[in-house]
Amino acid sequence: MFDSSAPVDLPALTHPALDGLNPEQRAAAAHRGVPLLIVAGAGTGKTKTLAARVGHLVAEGADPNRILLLTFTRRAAEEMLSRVSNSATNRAAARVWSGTFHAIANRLLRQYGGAAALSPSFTVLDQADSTDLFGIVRTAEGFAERGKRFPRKETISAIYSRMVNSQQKLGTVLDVDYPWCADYADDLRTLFGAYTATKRSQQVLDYDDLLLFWRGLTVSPVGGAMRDLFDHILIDEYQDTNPIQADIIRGMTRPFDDPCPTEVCAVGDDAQAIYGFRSASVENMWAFAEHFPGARTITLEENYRSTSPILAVANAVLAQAAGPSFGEVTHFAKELWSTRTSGIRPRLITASDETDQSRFVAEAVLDARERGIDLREQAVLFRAGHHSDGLELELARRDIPFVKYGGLKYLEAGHVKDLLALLRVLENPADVLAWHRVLATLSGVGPATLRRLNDELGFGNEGDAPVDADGVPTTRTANALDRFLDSDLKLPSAAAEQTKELRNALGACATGSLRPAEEIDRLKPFCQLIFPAKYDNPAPRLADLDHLASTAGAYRSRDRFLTELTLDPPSKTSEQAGPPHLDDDWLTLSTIHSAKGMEWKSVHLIHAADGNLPSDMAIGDKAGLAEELRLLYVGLTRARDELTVTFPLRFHVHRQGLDDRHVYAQLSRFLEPVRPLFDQGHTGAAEGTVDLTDPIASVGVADEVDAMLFSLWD
DNA sequence: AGTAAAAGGTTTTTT
DNA sequence: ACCTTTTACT
Repeated sequence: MFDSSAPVDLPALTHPALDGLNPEQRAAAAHRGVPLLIVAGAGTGKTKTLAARVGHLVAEGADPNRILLLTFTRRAAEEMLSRVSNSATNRAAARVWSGTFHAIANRLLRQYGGAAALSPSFTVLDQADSTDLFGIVRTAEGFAERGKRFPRKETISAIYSRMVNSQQKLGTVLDVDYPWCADYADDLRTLFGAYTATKRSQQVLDYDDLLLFWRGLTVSPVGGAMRDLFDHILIDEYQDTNPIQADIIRGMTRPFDDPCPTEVCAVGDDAQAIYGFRSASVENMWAFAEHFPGARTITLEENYRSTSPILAVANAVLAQAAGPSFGEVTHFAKELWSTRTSGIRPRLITASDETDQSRFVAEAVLDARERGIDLREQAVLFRAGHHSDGLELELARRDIPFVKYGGLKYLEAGHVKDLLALLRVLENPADVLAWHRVLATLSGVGPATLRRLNDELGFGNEGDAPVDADGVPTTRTANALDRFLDSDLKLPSAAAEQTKELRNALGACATGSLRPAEEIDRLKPFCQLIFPAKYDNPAPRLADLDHLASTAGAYRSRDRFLTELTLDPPSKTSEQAGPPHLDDDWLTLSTIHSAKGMEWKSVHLIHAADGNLPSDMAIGDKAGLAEELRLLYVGLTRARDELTVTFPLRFHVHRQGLDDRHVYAQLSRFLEPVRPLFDQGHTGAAEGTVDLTDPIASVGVADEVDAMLFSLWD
């Protein structure tokens, strides 16, 4: 550890790119030389500072092509760069390499992946694809009749990903996080092996592979070339990076004793670390000075966002972290303060039940609007995606427009995946996963037929797929589309009409003369044919396809469209009433996770009941509880002027339909000690609370990655 | 043998 | 709402 309270010299820096920054922000933006860690509390102008730093670098003559800006979402990168271009350095910002770790990995691997025997045309599996692949592999391996229920494919995928990202042994992950699956350790080992083999033979990478291969390449013969790409690396939300990402940063950095070292600047707030479930590790931030010797730290503590009554609540909540119930929560002591001393006190509202809560929030939202706070300046935040279900109904009833972030996205809906599978088959006829999805939707096609078709299309499992010198799969699988169109395939007679339509549509699209949006239109009749049999509510699902076509309208090439969609999926949930027009006013509904980095004038935090926040799934261990505490902190600090926290005394556990049980709840344990800082009230019937460096051979990287993976489950 | 329909279960948060 | 297993039907 290092001393974060070391005095920081703050030279009187003047430069147009630094206008409007306070002394600490200015020092951070203008700092040169040794690695820099900016500890930036909530609302302390982190985005502004990072943007100013990029602007200042460019203004001082840095080549924007040689700056790498890693952010948590692409939206964050865009916002930052747009702020740069508003200042003196206008256009240069567009040439900065910016994006998420995964998107940058995708870009670098297409260029340097040859050193890992990776074809430049590899495809990326998103979370859902990877889960589907586990499903396919599982049936192929034939796990059944085991007395107990075999874990769901989502669970298998989650176990795998946790194991890889945290770099822990399978046994450890099972013991700690998935004790109810411990009986299946051997079967899981088999599955993981088959899963990896399938990915490799198909030239396909999952999200985790993108990071693993990037890291692998940094220690391969092309590592030096990759380290030479950038003079500056800036990383946002450093507290939410995982160990592999930390390795990547180190691997991409020319050390400080190099004649021309890479300048590293990481920004983060350990009080806002909320992605532990994804194996993010705050320790990256805590160990920054060990990973980057000589590092300097600058702390930003002046909050420009919230009024002090709101900050008082947030600080008091976070202060509980010192108590005995938690593990270590934060290392970097900071106390946010604000000059916005006036302002109304936050409200804490007890609602008698969920319906009451929804009604109250809807009215509070309308009331705020009457006081001049537009809907777009308000947000409703909650722990889990389904916590807004009731409220959504209430809002719809009152014609209050809203957009929901987080929760289930429309890309994850079955019917959208159906259509994307069709596009993927066209784009890459060797994409077995997409073929599976397409063929399985035909009536009369079950597991057995699927297996037969799989072989007949050339995806048989004898030996590895033949590859050419560049590692590209050769003819045998590449012409699966031709084989399908040639109609010498025997398909069930029940699917005769569907098959005919499918052949026509794919044939028309395969000519390559259509744009992505037109292809979607051409494929729609086929969907009309299969949706009624597959889904209970085909009409709205078909309507979604038009929505997708309009999204695709922005793209000229199918390839670009598909890649963008997997690496940077739209975060909005499909909205029933159609997307609001840009000039309309709408309310934001969001999970706290998805609200990270954002702010609103008025924030309504709902379902602040114990069991929901903290989630009763996280109550087991100290680390989990600490993360829930930080999550509440993140939620509270999104508010600028007004904060309303509500919780229902009674809510339904609508896990499974049958018994419509309701459960009595208490206020979140994190808020109970802080009650006096709120103006308290209750709705209708509620009264009080109820008790209750050696270069390795070129193919080595893939082998190395595989060997590492195997070591985790052997 | 193989598919479809019906019954029985289901641990948040997301790049 | 969706997935897995079981049962019934062709």
